[in-house]
Amino acid sequence: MKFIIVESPTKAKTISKFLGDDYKIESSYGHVRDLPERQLGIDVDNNFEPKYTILPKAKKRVAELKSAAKKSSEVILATDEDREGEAIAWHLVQALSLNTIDQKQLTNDKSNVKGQMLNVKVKRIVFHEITESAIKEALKNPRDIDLKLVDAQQARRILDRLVGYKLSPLLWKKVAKGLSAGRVQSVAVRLVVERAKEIEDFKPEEYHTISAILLKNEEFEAQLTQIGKDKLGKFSIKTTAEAEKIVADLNDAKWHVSKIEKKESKRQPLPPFITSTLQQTAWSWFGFGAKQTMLLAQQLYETGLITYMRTDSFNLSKDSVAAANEKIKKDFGKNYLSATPRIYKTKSKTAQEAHEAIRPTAPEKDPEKLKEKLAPQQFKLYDLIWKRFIASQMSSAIFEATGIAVLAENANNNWTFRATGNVLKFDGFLKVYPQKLSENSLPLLKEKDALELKELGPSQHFTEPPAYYNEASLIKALEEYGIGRPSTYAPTLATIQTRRYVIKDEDKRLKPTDIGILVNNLLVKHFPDIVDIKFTARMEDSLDEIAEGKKEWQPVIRDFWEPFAKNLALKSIEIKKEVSIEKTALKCPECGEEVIIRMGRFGKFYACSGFPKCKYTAPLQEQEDLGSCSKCNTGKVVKRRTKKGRTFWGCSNWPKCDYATWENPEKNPPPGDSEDDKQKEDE
DNA sequence: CAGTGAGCGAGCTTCCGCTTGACTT
Repeated sequence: MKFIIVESPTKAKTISKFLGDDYKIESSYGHVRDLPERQLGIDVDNNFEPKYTILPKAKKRVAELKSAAKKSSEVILATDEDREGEAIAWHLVQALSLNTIDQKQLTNDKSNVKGQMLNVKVKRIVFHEITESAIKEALKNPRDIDLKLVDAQQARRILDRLVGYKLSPLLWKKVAKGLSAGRVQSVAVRLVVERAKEIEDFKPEEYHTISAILLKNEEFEAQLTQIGKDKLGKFSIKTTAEAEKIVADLNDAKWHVSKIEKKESKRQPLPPFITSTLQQTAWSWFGFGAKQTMLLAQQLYETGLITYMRTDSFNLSKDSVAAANEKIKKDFGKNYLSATPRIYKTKSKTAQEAHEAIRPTAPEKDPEKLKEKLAPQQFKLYDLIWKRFIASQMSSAIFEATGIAVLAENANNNWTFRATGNVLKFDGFLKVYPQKLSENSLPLLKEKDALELKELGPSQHFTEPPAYYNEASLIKALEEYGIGRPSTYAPTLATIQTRRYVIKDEDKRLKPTDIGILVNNLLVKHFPDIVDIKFTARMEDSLDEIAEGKKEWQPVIRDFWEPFAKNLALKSIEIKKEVSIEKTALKCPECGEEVIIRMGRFGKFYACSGFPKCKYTAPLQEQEDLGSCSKCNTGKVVKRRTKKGRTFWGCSNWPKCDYATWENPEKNPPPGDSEDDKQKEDE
């Protein structure tokens, strides 16, 4: 019996179907060992020796895997083909006390091996598509664990631990307890804070445009682009007076078509989904939050309908492309199939490409046929994934773009106006995957045609500030900077909100809180390198050098640690405790002393200046009254939050009255996409 | 199912990245 270990139980199930009874396949459920949760776990004075422990959650699993390994002739580690997967394989060797072929692999870890070593053969295999042929091929080509890649992962892990577990306690000391900082979350907060500042500082700029409605058989609109020989830029017309003068100058002009240009333009389909683009599109199509999208995708994955949902790769298996081709030919005809298979490449340098893109496992399964079997939201997501994948292999859409130049002339000057038309000639992939397109047709015209002016109007515009981030656009930004991974986008968004650095407003825009701004300013001022947007990119370069064997991991960590530790010591003295205190005109209702505003873990709040004698506190914002408390009748129901950040509703008389509920007392809560929605499956 | 601050100094918080379950309070 040969024993294969993969990371995901669904993957294990799928693979079992391809292999005979000679193989037993189990999953590790991700990482099985890690640094301890309640201590640093890194001996910085002893060459950064890490102290790994079996994850509490994984104890039972490790015992089961170990006993299965004992009964096997061979253990085959088939974790994902990326940095984390390689590390999981290596940790499994340690945790299961496997005696590897290459004994050196064990000497690398000193924390290891109390018990007896298992004398079974250990192999490492990799595959990045889950098809019978790919797995059988992988089994024919086993290799050893790549210790250089494992070291790159260790460096990543240790650096993140040092940053997180050193900066967070500094914040507890200097700002408020319970706060946190980290390589990923702190940059996410920084982006939100800086965007808000940009919006606040934004100065709108005035500009004007002049458009003409012209007639020849049909009406169409053209925009002024040139006066005499001077081409206009966006800000060429700055004031209403200037715009009005131009309109007046055009008074007795004669209008005609001076030039017509026709061009065929093609539009290519978008690539199939990866985690980030799925999260973004599910947000813009359906308003699903990142967390909700991932939960639904997980359900589809477990049902076997889609491939793995945490991926940064656009790769598609040959089988799936062939199946898509069949489906396209059958449903839409040959014309709709791309002449050559479309191959999409990853732009991102940090992509690890362990999996395929997110696609339906069986493209022949029409979403419509599954509609009854799926919950409504599952259906929506499957339908979206299916359409995006099928479209990715279809032919381009073809447009005919027409550019018309119109000349207005009088005795004094001439003016050029332009109109563009865009007409769909062949829909191609748009038949399946609709996209917002500006389609507008123009009347049939010839050069030199005289035109009748119906209307000539100046319009005033102002430049707009950039938009606040929402979950989807923040994930997009993080991905572009290479910060975070597919498995962490949604949790990171949750963390910065649980910490109350960032809140979602009623339009789901992300805005920084007082605490978020304060912590960000502190980090930017005192630890600029670490919250630098390029920090992760530089780290990745070093990790690559470790993975390529050009550097050892310890010196890389040392180069980071030494200046960081020095700065940390300096700043723990230099930074004064941040307790912003503001005066108010209010008097304390309990003792009559003055009420002041203090800064706490949850932001600003009212407190009695007589503290500690008087312990009166009150929230800064008036709490929304959501009806009377049904238990004590005197209190009001107010929205509150648990320590973990989940919303609940309690009585304002607490702690005198202990009424509390998870149910939203607001009349018609928007269905589905609340962040606290636990997504009960409606069967 | 729960809030903030000071200081006595108990006992606690915290990172990123892999994976899914337990809880229906």
